[in-house]
Amino acid sequence: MPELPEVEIVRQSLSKKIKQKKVKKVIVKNRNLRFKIPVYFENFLKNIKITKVKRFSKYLILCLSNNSFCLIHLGMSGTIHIVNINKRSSITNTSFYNLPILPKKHNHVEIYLDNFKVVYNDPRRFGFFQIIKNNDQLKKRFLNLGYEPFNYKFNYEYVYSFFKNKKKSIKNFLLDQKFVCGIGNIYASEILFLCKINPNKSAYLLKKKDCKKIVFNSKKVLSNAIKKGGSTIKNFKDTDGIAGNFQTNFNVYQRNGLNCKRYKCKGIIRKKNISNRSTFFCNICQK
DNA sequence: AAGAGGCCCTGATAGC
DNA sequence: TGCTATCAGGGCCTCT
Repeated sequence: MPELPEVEIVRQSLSKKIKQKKVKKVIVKNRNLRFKIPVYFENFLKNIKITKVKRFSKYLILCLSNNSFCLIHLGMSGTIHIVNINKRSSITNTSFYNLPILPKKHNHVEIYLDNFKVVYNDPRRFGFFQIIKNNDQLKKRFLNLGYEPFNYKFNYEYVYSFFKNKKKSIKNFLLDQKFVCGIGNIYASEILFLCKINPNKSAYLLKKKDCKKIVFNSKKVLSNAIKKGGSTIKNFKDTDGIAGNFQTNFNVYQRNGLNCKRYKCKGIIRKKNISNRSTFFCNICQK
């Protein structure tokens, strides 16, 4: 589910709820996420204030009042829910549509604040929580990540020089977080469609004008997705349970066998595995 | 060094 | 109905 735009939507809705709130209590029901949640986790967060909610790439960063941080990554299937606790201490959802949005299974972490709790749900457990002690450690943690697509340093000069002598496919580079961070498997296909570049093309073959397109369309696809509230393959929702609607805008993702949406293009969208990730592209207009 | 592939894990869906 | 196989948004690690 979560690529940079979805994580940004979660950040925005989470921030409204938990900014400047003090953690009352933390319950970890399952420590076995992507990385094991350390035993000190609950006590570390208790009585601490969450000053701000930031994001870098696909990582949520809870900024804490003692100048430390709590990193959250949603992995493939992680979701965050705000659950109200009323005075009788029974539980209600804040879902706008009043749907039973909090699943019964796989609620691994609960952070209590005021009269509600933040619940982390993750069936596949590829997500994680990490305590980062200070700003230096945070910088270190992200050291092997490339620029975010919105960074002005993610420009065609950077891309063009990065691709010199690299035989790896352009699709794989868009997924390579060391090259650019925040793009995932859905938006990688969408970006290359807009660029009219075949996902299988070796990076070193790309011209400067191709690199310009990649830069431009990466920014464009991700910022559009944020504007539309995130995409959804399988029920992407923000923390109020409101579904994103970017999926109706997909040009290629999961459209294999259908007609290319590009004006006057007679192509058919194909699906192909590139490094074990499904990749979608038009067989005619993406060269 | 670059790049491919395996692996962590559960659930939904398709096919028999 | 119930089985098995395949696939899913990510990222880290190992091997060549």
